[in-house]
Amino acid sequence: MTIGELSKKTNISEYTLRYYEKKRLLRVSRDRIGRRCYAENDISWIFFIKRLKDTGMLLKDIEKYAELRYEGDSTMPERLAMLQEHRVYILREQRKWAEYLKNLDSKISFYQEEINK
Amino acid sequence: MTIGELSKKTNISEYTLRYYEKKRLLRVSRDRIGRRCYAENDISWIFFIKRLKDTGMLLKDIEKYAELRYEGDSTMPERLAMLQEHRVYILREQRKWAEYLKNLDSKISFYQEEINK
DNA sequence: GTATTACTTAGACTATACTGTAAGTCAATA
DNA sequence: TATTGACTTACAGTATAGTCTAAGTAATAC
Repeated sequence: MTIGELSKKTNISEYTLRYYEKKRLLRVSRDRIGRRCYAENDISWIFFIKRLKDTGMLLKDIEKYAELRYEGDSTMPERLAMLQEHRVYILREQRKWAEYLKNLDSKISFYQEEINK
Repeated sequence: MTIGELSKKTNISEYTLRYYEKKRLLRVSRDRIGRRCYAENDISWIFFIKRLKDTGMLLKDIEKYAELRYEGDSTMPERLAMLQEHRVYILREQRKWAEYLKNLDSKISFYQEEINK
């Protein structure tokens, strides 16, 4: 699969795919004339990267995860530990959002009362 | 209150306070020799800005809110509308985090099974 | 055989949100 | 009076995460 095809399938720009490669999130083999060729399972890997990123993991931490992943199955315990740590982060985020929603709702109520006075 | 005092009370650096002022989030009066002097209620305003920022509102949107706020009570309906819109955003974020937690949990389960095989 | 398209690289540019520096002012204190 | 410390300004620098450009190559399409 070429970079253009992968870009369409994942909805991630070619620029970004190359950028991720430079940042070592992605390891890509080349064809005979030096063009990137991606494997099918790179798609799910990229979606996984996307999820980690969207849930606030920094690229440099994703890079660490990627390095372990490319090292093979022996690094599973380490990867598991990283995910468990990230899980704690997500739980904290959830609590944060719940609290802010409560806050915002009381602000909204206040405004509504003020306006209807 | 001087900028140094406000900085300590809000735990926001003087740099940032000046930056917020330049970005029109904050309007500050000056003393006789040109130094910033803040009012007591600037503290709660800053904490509110902090909350909006922490919940993903961009400074340029917070600036819009600030402008309305400094315009006076007549802009309450507009501010309310902004907060209600932001509420929808927060609800969407909450759903996102819940979904990602579910995803992550199944990934974690998978790893745990693999490791214990 | 040339035009088009898809690719390559390095490196410059962008946006957001700060963060820090340099040079100078002012008022209170030793 | 001289120094200290908190303040002022404009502007440069940083980090993160892209986003784009310029110059060039290779394979295919007409």
